Amino acid sequence: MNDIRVRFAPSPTGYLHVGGVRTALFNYLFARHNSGKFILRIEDTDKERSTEESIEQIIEGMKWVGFDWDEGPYRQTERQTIYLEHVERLLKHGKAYRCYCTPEELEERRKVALSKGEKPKYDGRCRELKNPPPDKPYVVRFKTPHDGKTIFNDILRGEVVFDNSELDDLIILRSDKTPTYNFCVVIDDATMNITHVIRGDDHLANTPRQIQLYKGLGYPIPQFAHLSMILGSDKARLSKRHGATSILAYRDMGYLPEAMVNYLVRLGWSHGDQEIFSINELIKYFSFENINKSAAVFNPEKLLWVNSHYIKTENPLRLAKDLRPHLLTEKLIADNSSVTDEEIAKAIPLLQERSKTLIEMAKGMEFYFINDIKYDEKAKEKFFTSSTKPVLEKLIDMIEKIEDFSHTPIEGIFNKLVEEFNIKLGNIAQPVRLALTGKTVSPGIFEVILVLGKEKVIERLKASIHNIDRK
RNA sequence: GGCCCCAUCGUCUAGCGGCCCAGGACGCUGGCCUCUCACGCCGGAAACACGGGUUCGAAACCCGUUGGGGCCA
Repeated sequence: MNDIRVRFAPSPTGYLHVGGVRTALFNYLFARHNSGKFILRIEDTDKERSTEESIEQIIEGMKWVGFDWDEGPYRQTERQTIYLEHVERLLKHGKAYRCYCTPEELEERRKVALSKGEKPKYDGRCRELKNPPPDKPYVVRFKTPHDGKTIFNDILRGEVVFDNSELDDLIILRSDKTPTYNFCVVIDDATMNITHVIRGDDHLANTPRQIQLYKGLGYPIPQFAHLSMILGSDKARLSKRHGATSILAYRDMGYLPEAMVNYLVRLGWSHGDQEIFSINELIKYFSFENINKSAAVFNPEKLLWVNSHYIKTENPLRLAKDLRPHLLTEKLIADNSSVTDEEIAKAIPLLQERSKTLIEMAKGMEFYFINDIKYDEKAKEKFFTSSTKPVLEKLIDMIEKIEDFSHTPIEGIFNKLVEEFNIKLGNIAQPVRLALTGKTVSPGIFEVILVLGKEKVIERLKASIHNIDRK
């Protein structure tokens, strides 16, 4: 069973869509689960809409989510001669023919058919043409059988039956000598020995005509598995108006790749009640039997929860690497050389429990990177008062004298102050928090003190007293 | 419009004929914890689209209806 070969074949007409990533994921998991090969193929036959930039984005996205491919990326534009050879072969064997009907004529006949309430399909009038006109432009059509049924066994949906009378003679080569989509897909999958075509539901209706092509060409027909689509909150196909759909946009919004993968896999696939899966677990457990046939609505709240889970559980040094670009965009570090991963990682544990995205984490770490603390105005009024001044002064005094600058002794100091001034811990923690971070919201105050270090803490506490004096 | 696919809480799902007056997760919500914000913990509301069959028994099987999605132009 080691000859399983699957592929992910996006067209480079835009960014890599989350729906595409999910399709890629299922292909990837199936390949890895079965020790098969996962192939990346760029379907750039549509030269008008395909861009190099898009190809780069797709590759960047695939690398980010970690779907390493075994072959490719192949490009259709590099395979033109293969397609043309196949067109010739079909022509030679009488399985395809030249059609000289002009687009205008076809459009006219379409309208007539529609007005009569008939199906607007090609009538096949060039199919048995005896005397082809010499200099007229033509397209090449594949001779599709008109009677009988095309039946295939979809791995997910079971037996799917199409009446061949629904099919018309598919154009495989345009008048400008470019091959068409359905034709290229079949040639590619056949010549790349793809054994399982795992793709979106939107290709289900293309499958019978593709099967006819396989048959006409004499290639073995692969297994098909059609995945349901991802929908937006209004149950319409997920698109830009539902929010971000580019996988790299999620990276830039502070999501972790493992969170994206974990969220996406649960859109349609399950393993009992388990919600969190490592990639190795996914590979181990993956099976088509546990894939849901119905379409799934993309739910950003749940994605956020999955992301927060991974932020809580990943190790700080790993997070530091992914956090760095966000620290740069938040302008908390000047450049990549100004601070090491280890230094970043030191402050990360304080934010892991309270950040749902890396952007939130970066923002929450501002006090750690910025020395010029700007106090929240409202909080300043409330907490920097004449009555807190003596408490802060005493705190400075005690911290200066401390020998063991660690959690327990520091907490001990606060407890002493609580007793001595007969106040609640909150009455002292909040002014200190404001002095050290400029905000009323921050990680635990003892953790903040520890991560800043004795020197900075004293410095900031003294600055806060000056601020009180200036009032 | 024709053809194809799909249908369990708001959302993602478990369920593969009796364990289900339906379980988990997100979200929502009541409480606890608490130096702020979070985390965490305990509890709650919330679904088998509808109608027919099949069966001793149906969320599960079959048919239809409705609804949603896709493809073809």
